[in-house]
Amino acid sequence: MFLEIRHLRSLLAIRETGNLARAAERLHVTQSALSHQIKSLEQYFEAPLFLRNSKPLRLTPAGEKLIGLARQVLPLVEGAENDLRRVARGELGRLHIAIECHACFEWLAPVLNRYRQQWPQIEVDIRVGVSFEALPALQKGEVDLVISSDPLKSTDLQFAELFDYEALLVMPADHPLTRKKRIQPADLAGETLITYPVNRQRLDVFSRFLQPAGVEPAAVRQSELTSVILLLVASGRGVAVLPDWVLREAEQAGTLATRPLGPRGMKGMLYAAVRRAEFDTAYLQDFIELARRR
Amino acid sequence: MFLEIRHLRSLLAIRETGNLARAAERLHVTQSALSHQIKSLEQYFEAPLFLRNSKPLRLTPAGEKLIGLARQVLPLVEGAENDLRRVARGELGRLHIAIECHACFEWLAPVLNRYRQQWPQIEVDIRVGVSFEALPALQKGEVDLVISSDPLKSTDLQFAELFDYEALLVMPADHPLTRKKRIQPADLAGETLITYPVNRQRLDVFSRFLQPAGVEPAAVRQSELTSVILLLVASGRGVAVLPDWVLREAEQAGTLATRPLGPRGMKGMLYAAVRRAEFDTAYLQDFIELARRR
DNA sequence: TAAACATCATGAGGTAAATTCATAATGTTT
DNA sequence: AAACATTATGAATTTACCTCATGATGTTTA
Repeated sequence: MFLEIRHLRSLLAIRETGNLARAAERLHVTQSALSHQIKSLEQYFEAPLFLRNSKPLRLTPAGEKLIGLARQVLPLVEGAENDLRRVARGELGRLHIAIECHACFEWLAPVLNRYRQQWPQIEVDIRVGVSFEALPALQKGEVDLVISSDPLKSTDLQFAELFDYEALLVMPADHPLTRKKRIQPADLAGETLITYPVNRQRLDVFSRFLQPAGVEPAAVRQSELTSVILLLVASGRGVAVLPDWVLREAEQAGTLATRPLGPRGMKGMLYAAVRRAEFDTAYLQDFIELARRR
Repeated sequence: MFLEIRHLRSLLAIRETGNLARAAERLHVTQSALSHQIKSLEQYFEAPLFLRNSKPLRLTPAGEKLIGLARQVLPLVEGAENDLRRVARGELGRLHIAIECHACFEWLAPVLNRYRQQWPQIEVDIRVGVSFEALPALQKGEVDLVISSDPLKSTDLQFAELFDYEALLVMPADHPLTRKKRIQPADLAGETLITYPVNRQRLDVFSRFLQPAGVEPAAVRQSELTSVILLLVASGRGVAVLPDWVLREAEQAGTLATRPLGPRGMKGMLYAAVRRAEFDTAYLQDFIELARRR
């Protein structure tokens, strides 16, 4: 291929002004440059593109063919360039969020609703990270932001703190364990534990609380939805471990009680991870800001 | 605008090979050239286009935007280039024919039917030259070939002889003038002359026969269609002057008689005029060949 | 019909841009 | 850590494009 967008622009200008000199003026080049350019096109295609002895300049069928191409292509190119400029200015973009923690959906959904109003041009999507590794996906460009609770050092990823949280045991308000101020691993040995349906390694209650103490609950039951887990707990089918932000409102209803896990509580920090190169874009920073305030 | 088709091709190759070096190989440039090229694009748009630390190379949303553009634009460009090459080779083209002489339609129609079978890729059209000047239209590129009976010297037009013809007086087989071997202008003074509905200057019978002798026919009647003129003549409503090729078959039916005009007959030559730059193209030459043989 | 004008074409020369070459830098795998 | 794979960089070179000056051609005008 030989044809360049520059050629299409020149041809269109010639066609529309009907005059080499005026077309040249419009393109901010000399008439000579245009003449040379057309000549090289005609030599390459071995076909004349316009009729010299007519006023205004007329195109040959071959020239008209290229004009047709120009009319198709130039608007596309211009549109894409404008989009890209907006991408650069952070006005246009994609925010595909991967969440590693199931419960994050509870605070993320309302945050995203507010975010969408501020940034209607940003294509927002959430992927709950069950079947894939979120951080590698971020590096590969499959997603644009990961909500994670364990930051790692990386040259190409940047982690921003969002807020700290505490995982609490939640149980019916009249549960015997409410008599204790803090829960020990052994306390759960006789309980039915309700969890999200993910691998045990990814559940802090196992990896950070029960497994180190070598305790296994009496039974484990799984549910996908946070609201269903809370219902099951309220109706006495078991206990669960959930982050405090989920429980704040649920506790106020009075039917559920919460207690910290272990002597110092099972605390953690949530982070937003993004690719370092994109960290400074306005629409990402704004999401992080909104997420912090929840 | 800055983006060129070359850039789109590079991006697509990078995207499809997932590797700068392989993309460079495919594009027949060095890996360094591609790296520089991408860098300049990224500087221009002030946005990264692909993620360096991923294998295979992945594009950023901005890069994907450009890939989308490339996928739209490159096939269009390639298609147009191929079409143009075919135009240059004369496989593809346009043959809009203007005819100055009304009667030419009679032989042109069957010629074009044959022509269309040989050149299905050529867009064929006929314009009967009543409301416009055919040769200027040819120069302006509005039409591609003109059938004309008077060639003129021109730097940008080329005339090719088609065949000679003779204009004959046609009348009913039992008309009194059939007693004469040749017709003189004065012979028509008492006749109703049937002509095509065009300006008298463009009718040879006036410009070359009656007007030089200062003769005016008893009446003039006009009809658009050759077949209607012949019917009118056959039913005794008048006489007409038509080229021999029209009359060859009509005469054989026996109801019409023809006679030459003037002492040496009113003879002429038909030409095909085309733009000099296009004269040598195969599809035009082939039309001329077919027209000569009729 | 020549002169003035308008317009496109051409060739030489300069400039900027794109490419190559050689090698550094970086990240990945063993 | 060493070997490897891959991209980035800087300098040199080549190429492509543009401008300038002017020629050529066709068209109006006096």
